[in-house]
Amino acid sequence: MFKKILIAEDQQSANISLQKTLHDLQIETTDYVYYCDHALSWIKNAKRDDEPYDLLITDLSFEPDNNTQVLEHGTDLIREARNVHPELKVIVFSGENRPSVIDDLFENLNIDGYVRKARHDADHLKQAIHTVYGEKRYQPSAIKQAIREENSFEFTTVDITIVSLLYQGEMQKNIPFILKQRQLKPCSLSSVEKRLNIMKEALGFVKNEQLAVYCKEKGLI
Amino acid sequence: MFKKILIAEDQQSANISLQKTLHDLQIETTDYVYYCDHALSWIKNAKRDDEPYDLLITDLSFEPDNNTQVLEHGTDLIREARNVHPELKVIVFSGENRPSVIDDLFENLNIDGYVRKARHDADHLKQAIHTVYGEKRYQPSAIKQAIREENSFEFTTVDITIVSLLYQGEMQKNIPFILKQRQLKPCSLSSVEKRLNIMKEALGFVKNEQLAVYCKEKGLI
DNA sequence: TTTTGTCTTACGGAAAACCGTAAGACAAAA
DNA sequence: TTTTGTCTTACGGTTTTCCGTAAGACAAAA
Repeated sequence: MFKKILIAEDQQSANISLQKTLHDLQIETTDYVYYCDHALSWIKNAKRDDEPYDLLITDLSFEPDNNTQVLEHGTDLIREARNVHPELKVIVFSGENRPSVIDDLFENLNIDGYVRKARHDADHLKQAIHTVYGEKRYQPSAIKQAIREENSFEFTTVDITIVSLLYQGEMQKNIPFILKQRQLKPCSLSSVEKRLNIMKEALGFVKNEQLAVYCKEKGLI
Repeated sequence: MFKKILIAEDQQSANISLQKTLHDLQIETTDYVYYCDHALSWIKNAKRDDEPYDLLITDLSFEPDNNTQVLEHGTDLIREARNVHPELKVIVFSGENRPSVIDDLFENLNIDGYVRKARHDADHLKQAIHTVYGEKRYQPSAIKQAIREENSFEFTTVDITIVSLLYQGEMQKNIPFILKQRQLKPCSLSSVEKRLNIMKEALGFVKNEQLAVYCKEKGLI
């Protein structure tokens, strides 16, 4: 089993139960920090002293406070940690439940496991640790399903850009110019209109307001 | 100090740390349940057996699962609990950070304390329990401030209705009819336009899409 | 009751968005 | 190279929204 684990979690109560869970698993060394910057320091120092961590368990969102941080988000921490210590296993423990966001962690940050703060999270975390220790990914099947089901509609890059621009306050008729600047392909006003219609049709909406809220909630923009 | 406390929290890890925190406070009896319906049963039974709870600590959102519940939300539980046991103290322990929503709990459900799942939540919970035991409310000052600061703009009932209708897919030009049906006062098309302009102006927006997302995120609609 | 100021409504022109159709571009197949 | 089908773009008319102005309603003060 893992010998040395680092917990990065700013929420005190979550941190407490993480400690208890790892204690149950009889992990030799479990260190815990409340800030991303601290986590990175500990990882660096452990590596330097030739006693590297086996596993990092981290949250995604860290609340800003007086203690200003360089690394503001769990994803930043993961990226930097992998820089200094590529073999480090990473399990994300977060309340995030937007499939697109979670999927992104596996695809782009290559995390080893994801445990959502939810009903049986403590049990799931134990399972995740065992699974990752066995060199496998712990990716709840529900996520893959959810991506297929919920994201029944496949947003293209242009789609996301269009909705983002609307959300940023751009007028629809100006969007073609911006798309051309960014060298995105279907960029005529007609195409913008068409894409907006297709998106709304697919999701059962009639107004752009609904589309914007939907995309914001899904973490697409 | 409180003798008998009930915890209603579906998230296993949060439940674990709540138990530990109450254990630190040497509470005689702490029961914990994972569903609202169970919580209400326990409260009823305790009352019937003349051993009522002193304090309920509850989350707001409970994840639906196979185990279908009558009470789906913490607010439902609080309402029902107060019905059968009016003197019961209630502390809400949740991740909710929208001031308008939290304020609503104090105003309309008359809760005794609110502790947000955040950096020092375990410590804050202990403070909250002590404060509520002393017959005072535990309402983080930050909330009141935030309401004043963030909600720099005061939304009227009509404002909220207008944005809600847009979000529901109503065309702007049809909104006057609906406002008249609901007997809301400024209900002409001109007024709808004017209110939308005022809201956007106040919040630095130019498009309705931005306004809809803002109101959705703030929990206003 | 009259006056005054504010809020609401009505109206009309301009801008933007919507929607259908046709023309054009482009790539794959013949 | 030609053909075919699909995707993109251009265009024009209609609807909706936007925005300024003026008229009307209403309540408080004179």
